[in-house]
Amino acid sequence: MDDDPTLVKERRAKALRLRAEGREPFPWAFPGRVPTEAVANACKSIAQGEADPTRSFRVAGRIRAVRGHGRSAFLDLDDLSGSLQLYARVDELGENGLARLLADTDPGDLLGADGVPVVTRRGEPSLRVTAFEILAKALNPPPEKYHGLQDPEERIRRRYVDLLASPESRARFRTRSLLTRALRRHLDGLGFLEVETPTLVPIASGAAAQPFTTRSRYLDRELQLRIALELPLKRLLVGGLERVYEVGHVFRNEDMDSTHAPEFTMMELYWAYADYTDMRGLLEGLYGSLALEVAKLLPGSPAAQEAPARFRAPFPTVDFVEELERRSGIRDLLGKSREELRALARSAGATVPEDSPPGKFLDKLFEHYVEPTLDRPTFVLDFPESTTPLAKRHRSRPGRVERFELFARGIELGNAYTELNDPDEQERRFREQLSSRGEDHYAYDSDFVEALRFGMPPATGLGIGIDRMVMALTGTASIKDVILFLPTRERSPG
RNA sequence: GGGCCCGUAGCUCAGCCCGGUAGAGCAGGCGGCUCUUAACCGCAAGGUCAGGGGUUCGAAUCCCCUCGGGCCCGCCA
Repeated sequence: MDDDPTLVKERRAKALRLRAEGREPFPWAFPGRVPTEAVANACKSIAQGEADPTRSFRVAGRIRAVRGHGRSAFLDLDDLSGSLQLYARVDELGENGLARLLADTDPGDLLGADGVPVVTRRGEPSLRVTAFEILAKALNPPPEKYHGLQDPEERIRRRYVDLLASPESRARFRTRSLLTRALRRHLDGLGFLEVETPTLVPIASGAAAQPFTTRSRYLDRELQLRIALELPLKRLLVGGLERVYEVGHVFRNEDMDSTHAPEFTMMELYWAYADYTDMRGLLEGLYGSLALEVAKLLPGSPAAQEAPARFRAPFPTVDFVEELERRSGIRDLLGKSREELRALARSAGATVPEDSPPGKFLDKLFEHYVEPTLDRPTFVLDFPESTTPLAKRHRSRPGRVERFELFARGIELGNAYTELNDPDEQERRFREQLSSRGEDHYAYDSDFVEALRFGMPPATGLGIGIDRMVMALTGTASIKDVILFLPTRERSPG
């Protein structure tokens, strides 16, 4: 092969030698194997320096380190449940067996072993090996055992190497998976129906973002990848499904950074006959239960320590306008002209196109003055109408819409509206969006307006970026550390 | 888009300011060691210094371009 000329060759030669000797380097199965955790548990009732020869265990995993001692050897074996020390001696394996173990295996190989639980004189729970079998020979050497894979680029391009070298990375992605499962369980328990709606759509709408485009040969038309889940789910409310949610990927053809990925996971939920106040209660319950889940999944971690306390309901609320006025010292925000708002936004460091709608400047001011101050989970209520074209106007506060966002640690953890269900109003707002200049707009989805004409029940809707939710609950700084595989540029030559 | 930083052995890093022909640890090879845990001791091996161009007697090192990546700012949800 044209990759590493020495290490890979040596390892491949070992595999071929094993096969020549009648021992398959890539066998088919290893039945009866238990997690290494089971051995560690069995060791809890064994005194230091003692063994329990009445019990025997079969484990399998990846060799992380080998410490040979001539007539004995210690190996560290990793599996998903943790890590276990194997203690191999000539007494059990014979001269030949031990020599073979040391000669045939390398760090990175998958190894199966039978043995009895033993706690070493130094107190390490171990398995004293009576038999072993190579389960898959690793031709490529693993990263350095102590530092692991440090290069952030390599960790993304070859996530499997990051995972196999880093128990922390495995734990983080396992936590993500189980948190998503807990979220589903919570919503299912409230009577919501999980649905799947199309990824390929004629017009990507429901948010303001650049879509990816593709093409159907059969339909002979351009299709786009969805940028939001909102409009199909609301059609389902029209259809009478009443309580629905979807967890799925959305695609936005924009820049990548530590909080934005081109393909990410969104959860959107729609609830008929309820409003955004009901939704606040749902969200408090949801995050409360997810925080308890984190405490179970990452015991001993800083995230587990603080999550349950941070996310204890009720979460405080602030009013968008009052809080912005309080933090910025600006008075009578809603009475300001667009030009005045633009000047204020500019003095706060934002450079927004001059012809932006006034809501754009209010958003920027809020981001600058308020968001960084929202550390513990806080609901921001009743956004100015101009910031939010698609929410229902407030039932009693002129100039406001019924919308809240939930923030914690400066990260947005949820965005909810009392949904607009007046078809004529919806049509008017789509048209206003199309005529606004300079900005991304919501694409006009005429079939959606048509759907609303059949009558959508009053309803509240919620969107949560699952990736950011996992970041906030686990204390992870970059979105790239909670997404398994990301698109990358082509590798540089050499 | 602007600024700063990084790319050296499979992996983790030093060397770069101040130019003299590449260095350590881990992993791998050989030898030793029956309680180690980043095991230890000895010997030998391992390199397109991201790629290209320039300056120079001589470039990993200085200059320019390109590629890939990171952080900050801007833009974007």
